[in-house]
Amino acid sequence: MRYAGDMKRNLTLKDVAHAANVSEMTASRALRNVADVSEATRKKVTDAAAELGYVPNQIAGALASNKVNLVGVVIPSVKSYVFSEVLDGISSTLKQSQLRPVFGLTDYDLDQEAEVIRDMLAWRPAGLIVAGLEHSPATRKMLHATDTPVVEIMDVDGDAIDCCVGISHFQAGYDMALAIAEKGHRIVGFLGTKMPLDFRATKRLDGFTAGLKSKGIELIDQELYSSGSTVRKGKESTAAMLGRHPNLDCIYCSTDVIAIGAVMHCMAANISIPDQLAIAGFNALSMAEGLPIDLATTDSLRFDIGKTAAEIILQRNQPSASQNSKRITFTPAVKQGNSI
Amino acid sequence: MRYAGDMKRNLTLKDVAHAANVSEMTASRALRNVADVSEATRKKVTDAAAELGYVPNQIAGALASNKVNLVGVVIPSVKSYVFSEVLDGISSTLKQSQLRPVFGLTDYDLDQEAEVIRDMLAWRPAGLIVAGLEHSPATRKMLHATDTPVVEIMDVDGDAIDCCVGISHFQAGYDMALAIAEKGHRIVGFLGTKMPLDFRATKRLDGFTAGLKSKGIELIDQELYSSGSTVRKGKESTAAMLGRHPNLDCIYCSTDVIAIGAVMHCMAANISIPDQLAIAGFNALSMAEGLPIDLATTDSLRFDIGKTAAEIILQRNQPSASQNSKRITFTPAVKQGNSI
DNA sequence: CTCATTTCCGTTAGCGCTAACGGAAATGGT
DNA sequence: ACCATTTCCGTTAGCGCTAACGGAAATGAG
Repeated sequence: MRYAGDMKRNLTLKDVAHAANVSEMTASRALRNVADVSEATRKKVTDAAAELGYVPNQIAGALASNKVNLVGVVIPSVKSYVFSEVLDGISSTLKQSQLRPVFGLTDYDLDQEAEVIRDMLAWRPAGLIVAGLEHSPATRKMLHATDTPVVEIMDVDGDAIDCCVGISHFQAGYDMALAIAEKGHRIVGFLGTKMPLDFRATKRLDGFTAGLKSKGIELIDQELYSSGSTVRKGKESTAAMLGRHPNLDCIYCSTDVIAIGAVMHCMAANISIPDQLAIAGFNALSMAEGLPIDLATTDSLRFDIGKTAAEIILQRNQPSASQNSKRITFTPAVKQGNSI
Repeated sequence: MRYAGDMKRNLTLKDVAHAANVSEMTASRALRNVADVSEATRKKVTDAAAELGYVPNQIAGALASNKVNLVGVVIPSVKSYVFSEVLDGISSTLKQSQLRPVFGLTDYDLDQEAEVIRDMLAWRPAGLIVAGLEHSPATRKMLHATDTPVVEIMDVDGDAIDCCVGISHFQAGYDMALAIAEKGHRIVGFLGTKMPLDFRATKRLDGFTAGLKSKGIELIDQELYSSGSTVRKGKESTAAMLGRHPNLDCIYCSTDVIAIGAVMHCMAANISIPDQLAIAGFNALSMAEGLPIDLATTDSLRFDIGKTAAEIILQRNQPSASQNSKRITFTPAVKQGNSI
């Protein structure tokens, strides 16, 4: 004895067509809201589908029509507090359309990235949004070979496969160095994630040291940890760095999360900001907004980047659209705050 | 004149088979690593595929084999800092398998949830992981009708469609109330997101008031905001509530993000924690770990929940597996900290 | 009322892949 | 050397849906 629920399995368009007493094709048209169906029969069909609890099979539909309504989004991590706003920008932009984002994680690992992208391309998505410009040769080859629109986001310092939307992290680091030098700080350290994992942090550091050098300042210390960025890590690393260099007067952190930890250390150790120690971060995370001090940082414009990337995918999916590669560079401004 | 890149378009298994001088079926077997192919021909095929840059078409494969390697994950938001660890648990667990998570966002909106779930079911995924037990009637019907395994996560206070993994938010609120009462606090307020949007926050509040009542304490004030939870919001709301009730001696926050804001207000206003004001949060977010005080909170065990949900999907996808619905309740302990 | 349009619906032929089966060649035991 | 296995590969027939075309009925112009 089978349950009624079991009988509903493998419901197919044919069942709906049969129930509505029309052909499969008419049922298909009715359910997809395409033309050439009278209102009467359309209602017959949709009623029958609702009655049966029919769920269209996108797999078959996609195969037959050669159209997929998915947009692949490949990001390193969801734990860094950085990508949530990017996803938000993408998600809210695509919402108006038929396109649906699907996310994949790489854990800052280029091999995992290659796997995720291979898997996504196997579904022939309507577009692909990938964080970063650095990829393995295999990934690069896949992305060059595919005909789905590819948008690389976050970063513009490098060569893009197709389209690219982001900011210059080198410039962001450089500009913050100038702002810090301007304020008179001279004994400066850097705190951030270990370089191989995060190319953009590296670029910020490079830009930062270049900026300092242009003002005759050398970076006195840098601490690179391999774990993820946490407030606790920032607090501990700040303590450690101050232990090595008691005369340190400024720390540039690769992300606000770390900078908040630095602030926490200063509060615990009664170090006044910015008089005794200046602190600067990056990203303009909302979690820094309630701090006792107004943290110096750079808004990485993550929502805008996600939004713009999604718009490019949408535009590329319009039949008439030009297929030209775009390169969109946002220029973030340093937010001085009062912590430097 | 077409570019070489254009020539590679629409590469099909037939092309690979032709290049390797075997039948389509043999090529298919070779690429999928199934038996009945000699090592020699397998190499011929994989070499040819690599040479051509062939990417299998999962759509056709899924249709033919009636197998999809995707697991749908439906969550309200990525901005709340809450779901990142759930996704992490899911992602890292599925990594060992062939299954790949795809994420969809609902913005705490049941209609959007219905849409997202409908879209996902249309792809006939190997499993579906949905946050929460509250759904629209339409969603409920779809989830009941489908034969893909469904795991509802985060919450166990209610009826599950199929499987369910989470904690009791009512109990969490209740337990925190007891811990707070135990410490001697009597004039207690609640700070949290507006109820219709977040059912679990509501349940925590219900449990909290019930717990207080069992100790003869009435909630003196509650502030519910409709926006997302931010540190700034917590800071401002704490100030506002203290303005209304200067004699308040404890605030329970619906999430640590808000609690951190409360702590920030106290630091700015020179209010000592917990002597003048006790503060408790929820979730045990890592961003609270560097605070000057050790925040009282409840670990919502998000990673474990994600991991367990993924394991259920994996187990359900083994041919021999029992299809019994599971209900797994984690019991989080109150972390007292030193803020209450 | 006639013929050209328009409106509506059905038929045919795949999309690219794989399950299932069958058959030829290679292998092995005696 | 003979036959039973085993190993390997190809053929056939779809999976569930939709593009493209074609044709019948309804409509309208004159």
